[in-house]
Amino acid sequence: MSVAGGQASRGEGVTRARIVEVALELLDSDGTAGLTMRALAAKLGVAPTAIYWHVGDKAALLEAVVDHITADVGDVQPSGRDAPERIRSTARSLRHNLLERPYLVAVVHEQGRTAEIFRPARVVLTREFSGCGLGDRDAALAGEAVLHHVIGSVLIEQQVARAPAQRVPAEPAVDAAELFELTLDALVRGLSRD
Amino acid sequence: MSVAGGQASRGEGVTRARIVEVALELLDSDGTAGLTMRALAAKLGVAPTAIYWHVGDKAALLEAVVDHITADVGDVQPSGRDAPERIRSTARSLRHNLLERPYLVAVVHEQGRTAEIFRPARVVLTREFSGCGLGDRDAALAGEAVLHHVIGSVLIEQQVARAPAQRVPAEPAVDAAELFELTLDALVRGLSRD
DNA sequence: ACCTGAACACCGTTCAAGT
DNA sequence: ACCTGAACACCGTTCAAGT
Repeated sequence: MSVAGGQASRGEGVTRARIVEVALELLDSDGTAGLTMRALAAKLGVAPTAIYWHVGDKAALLEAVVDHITADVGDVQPSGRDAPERIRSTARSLRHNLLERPYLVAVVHEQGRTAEIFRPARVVLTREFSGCGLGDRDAALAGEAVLHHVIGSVLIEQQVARAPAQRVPAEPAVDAAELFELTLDALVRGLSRD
Repeated sequence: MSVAGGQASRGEGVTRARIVEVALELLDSDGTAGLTMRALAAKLGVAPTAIYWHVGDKAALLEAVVDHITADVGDVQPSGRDAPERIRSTARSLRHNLLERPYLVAVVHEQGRTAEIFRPARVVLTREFSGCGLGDRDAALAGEAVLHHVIGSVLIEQQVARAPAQRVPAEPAVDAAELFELTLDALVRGLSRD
């Protein structure tokens, strides 16, 4: 919108950083299916092939996009005075970060980089479980379990949201947030007493 | 392969049932990306457009495929003498059913029909938690929590498997089955004591 | 009733060619 | 160094036309 109120923001140095930025805008507005090389090029005011020069093919594009986001998501500050509460708060803010970016989970998942992106959170969780008196290996397993709970919850919640037209009235419909808390609590209690 | 050793099995009544059957073969051999209207038609020995006459567009095709599978997956027989063990065995066989069909979770997930397909299992789990002394609502929540654990685990496990070339050596790599059992146990213990 | 062929509007990607 | 245009091999889908 830097030029003539149109979709295209023309020339003026189409850098790699700018491409990634516009790709994120496209993901935000049109979702995962809306991010095509052609649509991206159009929004940049450039021929589709120009993107190939700057970032490479679509796999490389998605890689760059995921790289760009990784920092924001990994950034979790645990709060609370005892370990269980710090674990729960970490899980909550992680969930929050993920739900804030509906496309993130899908893209990262498709890219097969889920494990990698949660490394900082994994370290935090493992440390807290160690503080509960678990051995190194048990603490690592417990941390992974909580992480999986977060990721699984978000994957399922977003999938339910995306359902085009739920064919079945879908039961009394359990509240996602409530279920998340309940499971988280049961999990932390069950894992720390070991 | 009913004719001339080729890919195409020609004519002889291309029925709706046959189309779904071949679609499943295609999913098994080539995965989700391999199931295209054109590839399916080729394997049936027919023009792509013929499929539209029998089952409609691709969304309808996927719907038919999911319908066809639903029964097999929902079919879980809980075993064990106490409720916690029956819950765990249900979760295990569900996980087993899902891992057996790598494409299933992805397709069902894309279709937004995860909740629907697990209805029978949900009923079983809720009943068992009721047997543990939980009230109706708590039992339903607990059942859903276990279900989510199963689905989330499989989603993550398959995603890890699909990773094209893990960019990071990926930690000591926790064993998926072990993590599944550990979490399941902690979850059931945490949920039934409530 | 059942199927084909041609056509349309999309994809991602390569590569020679321009400046 | 940076970008375009034309081209290729794919998609899903529609629709008139054939038998």
